[in-house]
Amino acid sequence: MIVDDHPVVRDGLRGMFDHVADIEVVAEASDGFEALAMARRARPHVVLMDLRMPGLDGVGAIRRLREDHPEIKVVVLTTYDTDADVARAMAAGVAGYLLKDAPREELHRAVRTAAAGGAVLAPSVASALMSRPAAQEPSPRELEVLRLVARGSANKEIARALLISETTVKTHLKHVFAKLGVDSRAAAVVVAMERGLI
Amino acid sequence: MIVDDHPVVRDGLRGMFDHVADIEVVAEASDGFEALAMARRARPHVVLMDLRMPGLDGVGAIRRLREDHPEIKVVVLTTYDTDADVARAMAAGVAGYLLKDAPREELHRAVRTAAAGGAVLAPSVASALMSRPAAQEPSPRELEVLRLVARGSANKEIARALLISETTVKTHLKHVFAKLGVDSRAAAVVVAMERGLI
DNA sequence: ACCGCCATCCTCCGAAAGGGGGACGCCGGG
DNA sequence: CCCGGCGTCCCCCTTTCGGAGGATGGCGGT
Repeated sequence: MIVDDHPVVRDGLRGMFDHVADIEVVAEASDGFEALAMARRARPHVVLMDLRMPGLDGVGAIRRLREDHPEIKVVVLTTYDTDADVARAMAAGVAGYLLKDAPREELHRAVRTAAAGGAVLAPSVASALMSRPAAQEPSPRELEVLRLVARGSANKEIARALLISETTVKTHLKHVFAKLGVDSRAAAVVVAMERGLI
Repeated sequence: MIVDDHPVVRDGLRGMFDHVADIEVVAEASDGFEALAMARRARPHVVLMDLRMPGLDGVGAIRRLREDHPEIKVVVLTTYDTDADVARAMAAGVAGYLLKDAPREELHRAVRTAAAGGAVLAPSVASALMSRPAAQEPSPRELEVLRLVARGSANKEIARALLISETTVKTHLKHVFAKLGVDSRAAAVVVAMERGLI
């Protein structure tokens, strides 16, 4: 099954599996909700899923898909390989993570491997997973503060908005800086955006 | 001609024009340089071009393509509709700007319209162009300062790096703030990233 | 010749930011 | 049961920001 909100990509994927004997495209969906409905009916062995979609996004769809049909293998196929995307997808239990610049052979191989119970990772994704043993995720509260920083709020404003003291805001930010490996709010915001945290 | 670095997208596009009588895909390219070479040989009437590509990117390719072959119409087909992308593409002289979530009929119509000398804009792109009469672009020097801010540099460091005085850095930033409609470096960085300026 | 944009420089100053400590209660896992 | 992570709060201190003025020269287009 193919899940992607871009008609172009769906067509391209279907075409890539058109003349492949052992792989059949049994369904298509353009967002997460449609994916859940189609999966119930079509019972695909493998789902190729985009992450960024309107409505229910990829990660949410994967989670619910795996609750309903644990036997279905999900391979993520997306343009991005930001830390947060990868991490959330892995946590949701995917069988693979490929980037959209992958050649058709790699897609074929990935679907077969996933169907056989194996795992597939794009090289850049694999290295991203390796090279962040110390990837400290900010806590929910810290992220809340960071999001307000990204909006240009001063510490005092953040304190008012979150009903905490300005000192606490500073403490949260201090921890955020340490976890993101930066030492200024501007840099913290950049790193957070790059990692898809905000 | 189709220019996109993702094999999936190229296949999807080719498939979409497969059974269309009056449109023929005469060439494909996976980056800007290849696009220039192929255009010279294939002489397409219309080029469907992605913007984000490795090597020579879309805007650069469009500029050079229009120097060499002013008669070729270029339609941008991309996932993003950030201000900077749109503005640079328009400045480079494109005949259209579509997003990748466009249905096939819209693509057909766009290619025909472009071939006939017309212009095509995705709705969201059109509104983006309308709703920014006061969209002040920072000057090159100001962007240079802004990029260093995004890396977490202090004004003093920026001054050293750019061989200017710290007060000048502040002045540049003051102008950047005004142009981006913010009043802190963190917010400035966010806006700049969203607009694709850095 | 003029005007607007850019880049560069300046002073003054209050308000932030950021680094260094330490402290407390809560909760959940080992 | 104790420890670690979390969220909350406090102190002190130095550096940095950012806002408010204004000023100079260069360059390109009209």
